[in-house]
Amino acid sequence: MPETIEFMLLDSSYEIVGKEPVIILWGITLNGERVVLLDKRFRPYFYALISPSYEAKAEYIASAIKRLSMAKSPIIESRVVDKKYFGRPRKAVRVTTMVPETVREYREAVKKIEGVEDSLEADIRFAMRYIIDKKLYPFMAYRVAVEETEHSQGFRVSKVFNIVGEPIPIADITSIELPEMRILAFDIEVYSKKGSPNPSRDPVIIISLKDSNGNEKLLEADGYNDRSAIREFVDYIRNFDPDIIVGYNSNHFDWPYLIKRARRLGIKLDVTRRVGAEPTTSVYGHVSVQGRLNVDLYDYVKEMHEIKMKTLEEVAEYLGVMKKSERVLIEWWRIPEYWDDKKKRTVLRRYALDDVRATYGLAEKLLPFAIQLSAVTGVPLDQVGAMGVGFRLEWYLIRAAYDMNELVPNRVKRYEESYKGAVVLKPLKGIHENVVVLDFSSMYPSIMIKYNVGPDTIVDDPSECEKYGGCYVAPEVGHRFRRAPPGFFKIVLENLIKLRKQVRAKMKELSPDSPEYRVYDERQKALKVLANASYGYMGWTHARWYCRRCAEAVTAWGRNLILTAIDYARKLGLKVIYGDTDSLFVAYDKEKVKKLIEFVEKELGFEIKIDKIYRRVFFTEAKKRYVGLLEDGRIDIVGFEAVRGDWCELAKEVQERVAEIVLKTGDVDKAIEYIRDVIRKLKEGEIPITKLVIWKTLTKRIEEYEHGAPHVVAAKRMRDAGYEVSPGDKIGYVIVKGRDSISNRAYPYFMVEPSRVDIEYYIDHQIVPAVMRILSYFGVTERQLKVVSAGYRSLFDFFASKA
DNA sequence: AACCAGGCTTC
DNA sequence: GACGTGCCTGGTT
Repeated sequence: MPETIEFMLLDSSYEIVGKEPVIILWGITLNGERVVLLDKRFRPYFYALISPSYEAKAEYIASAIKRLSMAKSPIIESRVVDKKYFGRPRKAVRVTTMVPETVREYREAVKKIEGVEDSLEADIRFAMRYIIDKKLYPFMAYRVAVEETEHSQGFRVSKVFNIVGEPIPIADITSIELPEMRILAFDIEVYSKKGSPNPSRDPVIIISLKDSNGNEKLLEADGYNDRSAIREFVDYIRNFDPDIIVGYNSNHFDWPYLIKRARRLGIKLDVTRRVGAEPTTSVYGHVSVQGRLNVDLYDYVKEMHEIKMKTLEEVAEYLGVMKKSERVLIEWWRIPEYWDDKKKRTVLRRYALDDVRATYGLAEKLLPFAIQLSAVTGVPLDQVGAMGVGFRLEWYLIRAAYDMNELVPNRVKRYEESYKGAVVLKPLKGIHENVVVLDFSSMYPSIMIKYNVGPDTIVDDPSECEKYGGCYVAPEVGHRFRRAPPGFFKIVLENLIKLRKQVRAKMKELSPDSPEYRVYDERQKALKVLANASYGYMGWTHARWYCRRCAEAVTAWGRNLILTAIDYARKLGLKVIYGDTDSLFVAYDKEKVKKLIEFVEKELGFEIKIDKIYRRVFFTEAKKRYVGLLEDGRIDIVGFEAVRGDWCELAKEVQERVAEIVLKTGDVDKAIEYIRDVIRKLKEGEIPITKLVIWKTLTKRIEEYEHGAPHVVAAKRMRDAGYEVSPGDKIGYVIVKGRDSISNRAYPYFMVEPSRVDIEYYIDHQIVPAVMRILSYFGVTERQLKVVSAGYRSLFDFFASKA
């Protein structure tokens, strides 16, 4: 019997039943039931674009296409339709068939027919095609006529329905009470004495879990046998039945490891909502757990440029989830030691628990944004994080194109063609006091809108400009864009901005601590991210709407803009310290800065605003590297070794400390003294070898390397010693004493006696370069660091004496 | 000195 | 599973 249900969409997939495709929508009804909705009526299709000169023969071409029909997947329909392509009216044939996989075959055959310029939209995956065409978005609620089926059909949900009507949206995301979702965070610890863990050898010793019901659990291996732990993991998921599973780097570590480990042990990783389906690595490198949304939080952290160190503990600290000082920390290569010693196991347990708590905490911080990103782009939550920014925008554009009756261009192979980018000023080196950082808001999108930039608005023949009421001409490069009518990107961008304004207007009516406010805030951020991706997208060779000249024009206008602003700033008498792309560092003179902002807004027609103020900021001669002291006393390190993972712990620690001493106290002597003390300790063997290990990832097989970089040589040594080494493994090495090249003196850290370590190497190639990056500016020489002698007084005195 | 290749998260 | 890039290092020529 037909009935009507209201549900929130989680995900879509499809299966072939008999010979027919069935769309599967995974959802939660508004009263909290997990359901599957099947649509057996939808069919895959694509378009054959007719060459302009063959438009009169369109019907004939449609029948020719129909004759290609194969029995295994017949062509159900071949119909001439009016579409647009890059803004121009075009005729196309819409070709509908039965089996999604055969679309690819038909695409090739159709392309060969005379009068067919190209096959289009044949590579849009069937499950996505359905939600695009039906205008369905994840985390939105719909009402639809359905019929309940009698059997579960192997779906682990409370009810399975056949869709018989058309889903219609029932409400805006925040105006109704959406069902609550069950969330599970998990993390695994692996026992690996020999470099990177290897699933065919190393057991999973702890699986830590935390769920949205407040349960926390540690599943432990029985000694070195992880069979029961993995089985209990499967049981936990099946019992708790999460809608969302989160982890940290889980798409690239935890899940692949568990999948391989389970296979090795002959255990079925039966954790999905589809009987018989196990988790698999799928598009965009995400791990698909059918019926559940598997989210790797690291995907979102990666994109947060303000966070330099992306380790779980650093990120948790930065986001206020968990303080490093209040949790257990164990260097991961020491995990075996904590497992082998039963007394230390308690500490390891606590570490595993802290990790999963931190992961769950991150989910609370990051999921609201991820959910909005999914809701705005229409891409299911498990994929949207794993895909790059370019793909997210592209799915948004595909939906926009569908609404505008525009055909989606194909992704085509192109050769890389680079173009000139942004302006980066050479910094004024040294310490500057009271510096304001000004940022253009959404500089590139603003340029694209203002000058109507896009692949469909670019004008090749200058004489055509008059047809469009003139053209905007980009400086330096001379590319022309019609003034009117607005193109695809301008329409999409203006719409994104309009939507964002609406969201922000709604926020003004709400209390900042209401849940709705949070939802809107994340939504406006998602809209902003998409707008900001539009320029980079046009310059991306794999983009469907690729337009190199467009990207080139945008950066040319950008350079022009910032250079004009700098010019004006200097005319005002403002000291310009540094500038990069859309940001300007100037000595903070309130009145003059106000005038500069007014000039940019009134005369240039762009928005610029104060981003931050540094009490002190230090530059070397290098671009994109600086250390700043913020007004609240925090130190901002950008670009330096201290924030890179491929330097030894000691070098990073020392550089950070030196930066802090110099900025906070200005006392170079103190910094020198500190370094000398570190060098002394190093020479006297007081520094543990673990602080000297340099970690680098092997990105390909050892044989594929042309030159033996140190980590490659170390990896080779590991392999020779019988350890399995494969791409993706992190190699930890130290340099030992000797006359040979550095590479040839690189050994896996665990194969080296501390006495063999080449202390001189660490002084000359790690500590000294790291600190000299900062101290050479103050006239400090390498020798001063290594030799005991009288130092300077304060560096402020030092400059005073120079002046 | 000029150039190239490789890295930049997770246990 | 990658919008772009820059910048550094170690190694080779």
